[in-house]
Amino acid sequence: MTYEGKVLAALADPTRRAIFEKLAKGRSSVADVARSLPVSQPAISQHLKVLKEAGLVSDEPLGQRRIYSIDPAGLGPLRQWLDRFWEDQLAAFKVLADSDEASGAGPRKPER
Amino acid sequence: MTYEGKVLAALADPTRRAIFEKLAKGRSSVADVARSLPVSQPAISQHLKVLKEAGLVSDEPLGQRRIYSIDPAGLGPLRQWLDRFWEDQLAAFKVLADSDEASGAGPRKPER
DNA sequence: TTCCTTCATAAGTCATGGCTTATCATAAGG
DNA sequence: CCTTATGATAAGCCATGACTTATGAAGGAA
Repeated sequence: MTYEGKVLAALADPTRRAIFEKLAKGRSSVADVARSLPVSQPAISQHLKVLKEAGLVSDEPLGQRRIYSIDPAGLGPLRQWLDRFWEDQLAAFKVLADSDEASGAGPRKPER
Repeated sequence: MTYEGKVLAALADPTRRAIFEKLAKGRSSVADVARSLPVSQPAISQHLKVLKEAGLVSDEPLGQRRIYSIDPAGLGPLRQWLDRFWEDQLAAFKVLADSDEASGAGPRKPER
């Protein structure tokens, strides 16, 4: 699977996003994460495994605990993938906007 | 569900990403998309529905066909969500890097 | 009208994945 | 040693979702 695919699949789950957001506020142990969410400790471990394989978190042993923290570089692939469309679409949009300017219409999208 | 949640869930599926990427290269009909992918036309329609509800595509009738195109603004929520972590982590990283500089060490996380 | 094409929806199948409880390994403390 | 705390894994349950085929609606073309 592609890098961005792994990252997207990992972040698509709400519980995993909650874990990720908590770790973004500060590194913490598995039990600490489990205490802050309404799921069991094994569920947390499973989610952390997915996040780790996606390159979004890293872990480090500390005594009998294991401290997990965010790997900010893990968001890189997703960001790059996003930027592709961003640039493509902005370029295409600009062409439309320029042609619309001649007709007096502003670059506006119709609301649903 | 949150906006970024919808977008992430929509883009997490490989087939939907393929559809999205194809539409990014140019607007096209449902049958046209179906011809370019190894799934049936109903499957494509179902995926397009999800993408549309996530705000990632828009459609417009053209005779008996329906032309789908990308809505570039749909990526906004995901991008904003991403930027939050990006900034947070870069800021935290910078603080560590600065404090470590005084001690001559490289940008590394403190132990314990 | 009668085709023919395009597309959406309904209904059903099947695999995936998120969760649980149970269990085991490891590390610290008595 | 034994106990406690922590976390990873196994096994099973069950809901979700990605697909299929079948069908119907809607818009040209004959």
